[in-house]
Amino acid sequence: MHSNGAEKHAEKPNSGGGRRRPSGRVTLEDVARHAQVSTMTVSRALRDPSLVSPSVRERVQAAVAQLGYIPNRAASTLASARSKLIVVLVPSLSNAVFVETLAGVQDCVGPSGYQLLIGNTGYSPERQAELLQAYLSHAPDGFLVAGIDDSNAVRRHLAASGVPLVHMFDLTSTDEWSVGFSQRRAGYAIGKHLIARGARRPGFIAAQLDPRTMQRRAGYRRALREAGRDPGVEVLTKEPSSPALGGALLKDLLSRTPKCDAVFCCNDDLALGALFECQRLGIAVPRELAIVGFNDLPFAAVASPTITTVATPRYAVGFEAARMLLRIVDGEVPEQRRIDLGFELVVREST
Amino acid sequence: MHSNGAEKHAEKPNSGGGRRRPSGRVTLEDVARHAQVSTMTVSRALRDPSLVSPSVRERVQAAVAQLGYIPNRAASTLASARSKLIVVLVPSLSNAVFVETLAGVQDCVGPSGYQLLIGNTGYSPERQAELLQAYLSHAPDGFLVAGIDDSNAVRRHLAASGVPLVHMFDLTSTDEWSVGFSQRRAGYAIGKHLIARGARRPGFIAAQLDPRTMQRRAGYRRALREAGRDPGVEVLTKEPSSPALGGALLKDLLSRTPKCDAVFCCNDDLALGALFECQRLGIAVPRELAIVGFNDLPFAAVASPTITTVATPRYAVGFEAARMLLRIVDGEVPEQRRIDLGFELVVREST
DNA sequence: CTGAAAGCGCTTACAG
DNA sequence: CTGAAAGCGCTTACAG
Repeated sequence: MHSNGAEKHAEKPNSGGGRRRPSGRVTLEDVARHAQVSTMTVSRALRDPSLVSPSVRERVQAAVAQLGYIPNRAASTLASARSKLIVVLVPSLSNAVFVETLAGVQDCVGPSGYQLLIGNTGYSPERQAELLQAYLSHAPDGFLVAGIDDSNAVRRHLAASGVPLVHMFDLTSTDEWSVGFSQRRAGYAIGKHLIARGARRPGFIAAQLDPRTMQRRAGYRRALREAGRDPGVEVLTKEPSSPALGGALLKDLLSRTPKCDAVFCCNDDLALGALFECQRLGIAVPRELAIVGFNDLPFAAVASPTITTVATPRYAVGFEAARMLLRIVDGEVPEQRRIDLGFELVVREST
Repeated sequence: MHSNGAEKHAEKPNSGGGRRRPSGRVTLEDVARHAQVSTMTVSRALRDPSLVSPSVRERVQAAVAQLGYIPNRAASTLASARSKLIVVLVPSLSNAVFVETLAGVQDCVGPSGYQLLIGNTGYSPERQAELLQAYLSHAPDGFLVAGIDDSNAVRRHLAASGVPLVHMFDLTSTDEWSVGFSQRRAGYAIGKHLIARGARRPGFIAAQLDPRTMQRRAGYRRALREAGRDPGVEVLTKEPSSPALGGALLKDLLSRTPKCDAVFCCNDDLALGALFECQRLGIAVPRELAIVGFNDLPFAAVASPTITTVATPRYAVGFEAARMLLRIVDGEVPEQRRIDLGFELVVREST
């Protein structure tokens, strides 16, 4: 058998004789010629086989297989004004939370043939705005964004482009689409829990200080306030989270308030580091110090002691947000503009 | 000021009167009319400003800003046969190793304006083949793939497409491009280390069992063999890695060989779970049992005890592989076909 | 069920 | 430094 290239040249008489720009690719036209039908018919047979007769269908499929035809998305995007591309913006990929969210998105859109363009904003609103802008050139069918952007300029741009957008994690006002849960209530639940467990001097450590973290903190503080406690000592830093940082922040916290008997770590990575630091310092958890994390990452359930935390529906957030977006893209109008997926306080040995 | 849409309609006299397919988008033509030049000139001014006169440059920039012009990548891809898209295939995103590799790739290609299409193969060669095939329709300028695919059918497809591919992590034969390090030698280094530390009955636990894991194992076994030891007890499972699994595998290992005094966990997640399991079982690490992990994930340096492991150059693998690919795309021919970035055994408290 | 024409929004290849 | 023509490989909108 000849190579495809040779075969093609033999069959394509360089029609017209004008200046061509041969790409070397097998095109719809090659398939059409091979199957003895028009390009339109091949296009139909490929997009929706029920649109053509069985015999044509077979011939086209055979030609596609034999020539090794691969459709050119750029061409179909240009002609149809539909890219089958969905842009997903997340603040970080090192954070397992967003990776699972992406998995949810992927699992939802995969079957429909959509592909994902993943952007990492690095928790920066400016970067988020830049990325939204940049990705517009791909003519995506929709945007899925974790973390609200405050820039109105970008919003106007997006609105003008007409590309729909669904927010993930943040529950927005009802004039926008969003899927998430209440960070504030989750923080509140943790505060209540610590108090119920008898914590007298709870502390709070947090990193990154993104809006979601600050909402958790607000809920947590409200719980303390309602119980008649003051906010207690807090150690905050804008640095990115890591187990190492968790250990450092805990040490800092203890140096400021040695009688601290409980600590809410704004996420599980910090909690893991705090736990190891306690082991190193010989502090008994939870007897001397209770530890709470956030997210319920895989290690939380098997640490020693196991870590009390809040299980967040991150996979579901991605899946449901994608489902909502797909419906909007298809012209439907979802019943709810905001979907609250809730959360679950998982009480374990560390409190 | 009018909306862009209104302005556009006023300026565009629907030339020809033929059937148009108005997309509502601002196009190069709109910018050209606004700046009083041809579309070609606008195209040049945008791609390489030095190609046009200063005054034209300014007018074009002003028009772009005023109309909010966003180039259509589908159109430029189709016309230029260059997509500025690079496909990256990784086995998993839940594995921090590959996320850091992606970060390296991103940091390398970002400045050149390339965008990434990220595919998750889930450690499946079949899925990898499917994805390579599927992504070909985006006419990517290059492929970056972690994990070798054995399917020849796909290789032929790729070769026929002419899209260059660089392997990451696996150092391939010299007729292909690759950037990575020797998993085998890394495993060997661990074996030697455990023996040097006086381990008498070392065990091995592993999950996923991807090719890289098996190469580490092979190197590890060679070290034992050279020291005159038998391979010792091994507990292997195809399940995906997790800290929970690490604990379970360790228990399994100890039940089979209670006198085991060291364990090589094929990655840090497993090692973390094993460490916690030891704490739970009251086994002193390293006195009663030495633990070695692999990858040097962030928690390894702060665990209690800190975990001995092998630091892998995953970020650099992504960065250098991307750099190699970019050069190939630009028609250059890198001096080396395979780049070995090495690894580092990091000895800590757990051994 | 099938097809000829026109167009999507850019860039290449020429020409001046 | 600038531009008119043609083309990239598909799909839309008609027509039969």
